[in-house]
Amino acid sequence: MTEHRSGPVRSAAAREAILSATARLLVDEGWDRLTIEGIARAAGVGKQTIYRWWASKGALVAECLLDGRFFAVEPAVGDTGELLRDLRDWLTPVLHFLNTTTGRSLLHSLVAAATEEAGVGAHLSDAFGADRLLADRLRAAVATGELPPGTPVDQLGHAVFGALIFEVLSKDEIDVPAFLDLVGFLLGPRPAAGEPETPGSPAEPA
Amino acid sequence: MTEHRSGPVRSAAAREAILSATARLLVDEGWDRLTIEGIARAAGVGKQTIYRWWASKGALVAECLLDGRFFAVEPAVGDTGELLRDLRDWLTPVLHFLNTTTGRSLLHSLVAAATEEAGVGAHLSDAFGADRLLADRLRAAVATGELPPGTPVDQLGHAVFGALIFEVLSKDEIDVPAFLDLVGFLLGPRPAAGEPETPGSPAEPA
Amino acid sequence: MTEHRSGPVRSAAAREAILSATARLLVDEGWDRLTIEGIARAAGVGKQTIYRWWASKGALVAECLLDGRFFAVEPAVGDTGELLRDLRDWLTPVLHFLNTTTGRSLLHSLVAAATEEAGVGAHLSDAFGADRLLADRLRAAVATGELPPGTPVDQLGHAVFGALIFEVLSKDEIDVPAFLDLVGFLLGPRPAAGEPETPGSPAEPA
Amino acid sequence: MTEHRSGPVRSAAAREAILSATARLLVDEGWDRLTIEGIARAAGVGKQTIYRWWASKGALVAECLLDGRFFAVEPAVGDTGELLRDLRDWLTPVLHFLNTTTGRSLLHSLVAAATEEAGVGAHLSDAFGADRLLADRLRAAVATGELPPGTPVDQLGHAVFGALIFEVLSKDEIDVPAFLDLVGFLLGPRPAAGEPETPGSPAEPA
DNA sequence: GGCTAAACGAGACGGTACGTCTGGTCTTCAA
DNA sequence: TTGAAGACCAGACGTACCGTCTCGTTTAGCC
Repeated sequence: MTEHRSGPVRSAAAREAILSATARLLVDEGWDRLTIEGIARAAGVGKQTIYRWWASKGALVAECLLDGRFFAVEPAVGDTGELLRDLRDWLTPVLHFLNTTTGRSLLHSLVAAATEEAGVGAHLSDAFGADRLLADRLRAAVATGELPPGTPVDQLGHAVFGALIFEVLSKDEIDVPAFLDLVGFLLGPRPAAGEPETPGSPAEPA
Repeated sequence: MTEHRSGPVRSAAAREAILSATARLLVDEGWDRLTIEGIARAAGVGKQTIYRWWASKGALVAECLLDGRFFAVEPAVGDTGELLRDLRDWLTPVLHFLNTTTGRSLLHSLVAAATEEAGVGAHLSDAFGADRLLADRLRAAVATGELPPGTPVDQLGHAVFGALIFEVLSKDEIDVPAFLDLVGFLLGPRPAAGEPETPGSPAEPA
Repeated sequence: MTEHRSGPVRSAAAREAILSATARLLVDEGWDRLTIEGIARAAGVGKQTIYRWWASKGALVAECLLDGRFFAVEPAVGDTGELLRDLRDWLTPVLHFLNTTTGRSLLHSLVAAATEEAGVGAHLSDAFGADRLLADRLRAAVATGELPPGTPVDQLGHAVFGALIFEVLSKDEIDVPAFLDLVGFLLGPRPAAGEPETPGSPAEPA
Repeated sequence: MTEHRSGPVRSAAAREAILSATARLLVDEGWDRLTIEGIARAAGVGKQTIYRWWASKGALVAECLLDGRFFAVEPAVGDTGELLRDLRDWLTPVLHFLNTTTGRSLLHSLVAAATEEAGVGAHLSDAFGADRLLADRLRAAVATGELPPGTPVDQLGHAVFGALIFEVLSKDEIDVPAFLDLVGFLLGPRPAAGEPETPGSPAEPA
């Protein structure tokens, strides 16, 4: 049974103006210069209207993220049958975007938001495409045998995205070829570690 | 040629009080509640004394990081000859620490600091031990043939740390066994892709 | 009595609830803490219902004043034939009431309301009783010759009330005997100012 | 021995700017539209600088009052030997000022301030001149015998001022001649009450 | 030992933003 | 059609910090 109440209903126009102002200001100004007052001003809205519906600026950013207001990601990772080639093709433009001022500062802002608001972190990799797109391609690779069965597909996506975040946070610029090499190493084929003759599998002693 | 001038010299007591107050307050209050005024108050110091020597609260945190005021890391990753066992032994207590309230919020705070201050990001993985300790052990593994020659050792360390950061930011709690499995997959032996039919696949797990 | 016709009607209950909440809140909280929202809440009424019928909180207070919702004044000033004695008997309890917290703050509130709303000022002295009761007794005194003919009776009432207001606004407490003495001086008999022999009246030279 | 403290000293420029903005805004906008933010804006000052030194907007107005920032009162009531004539000469321009928009709203504002801040009420009549100037003239009248000995001089000044306040609060406009008549009645000679039959009643007007 | 100058503690200053509260208007729904 | 409920824009409240700028004191070389 739905709760019935008299009175006006939430304004869709205000919601839209607030979220779109939030997304624009986060990109333009960055997380630490993003303020509720600034959003209200830019959206032509009273502050109370924001506080009525969102608990913090982090919650606003999380909702923008879910709405896909930051990235226009490639709809899917291609599938030529060669996993690494497909990943490189998909990752390369992403890495170059993250080497632009806008891209860098957007990622910085989103990570900063994630440190304050659990909801942002929870959806970060998905908004980025890692959860859906990348994991789907990895699953396909498992199906064709390019990756071994039992591969922790979702975790792998997170690891690649985590490495990416760390690269952006810790360096001035992503070294694109080096990053692609890393992905190649992480996901590519690899011999059983130099001691193929050793009877016991070295990775699982007991 | 040193510049000679009269007058008092930088107070070591003030520097120590400031850095130790910074480290304590970051752990206790978190990055966003860490304020210059609060540090000055806690350190019994004038604000100007802070601004004279550090450019921002990020710079303060970066210096604390370099001084190793946050972590007491294991001096080295053990070397039993089995890479994955050594990594697990080293990582397990770290992961459990990051599942405590203190550990979680400390990592959140440091990541937040890194989004604002390049210096923090630059030294984050090193302070954590990933650069020195982990990479050293990986290098040893390359030398003994546990890892193939040409393994991007430093990048691998960053990838593991990046995955860790992402795990903390995006989930309520690190799933320790799953994370150890991921590391096993990332660094462990793996059959050459694209030849799933190869009869004598050396490390086919199932 | 049940309402037995379709369609709502101007609610007398709402009017009563609003005015009684206004009076109670003005006494309890004071003028500056009296808010339309608070009245609506206390009366169980929508804000618009108040704005529909009254222009401001001042108008509400003015109507409460006219309804006599603040004072329960002595019905009349006694008439023993001695004006000053009667005035003292009537004024004394009033002055003591104005020395209580409630009385003080009520007068403060009403004066504050009067500064914002002409209607409050216009009826303040009347609601207090000065216009009707006091002036009636003064008129009687003129009739008996206790006061000279031509005495500005209404103005005198206002002057006494004005002195009272000023006393409350400017001091922590009314000095009751001193105030009664003042009234005695203002209304009592007085010789023609030290020069009884002077033929021309000193007060009106031309 | 004065209290010594290091650090900067209170800014006289800020104090002056704040008080002068307060006085101007109170006159221009009125008490209820006077805001701390508006004062800070007009004075080119941070809000905290106001809150540091004054507890409320009432305290600001009280200090303006003490500084004589509202009235430019006649330095003294004239003394021609005829009390009522002197009072009329002094009061007439004051009454006309209080019949202007500015004068009316200034008095309204000051009375409103007095209802919230004891300090304003305490100095209101003095700033107006009633305490010093009027009382001085009344004292002189007692000395020359124009007023009887024992006349409550200070209280009389307050009564006149109170009547004035009440007149402004309760009417649209002061009736200047009627008010002067009232003052004439309050302070002028008057026959002894209770002896209306006395034949040689010295100052029987009609 | 006096002089000079920097570093220190303290904190006032002009500001920005916070999160809360109220004002007055406008919208929806129930009776 | 009235009235309750309450969302809306607007903006003031008092607080917390920002980064800069005095102050008066303390201390370290140099004459």
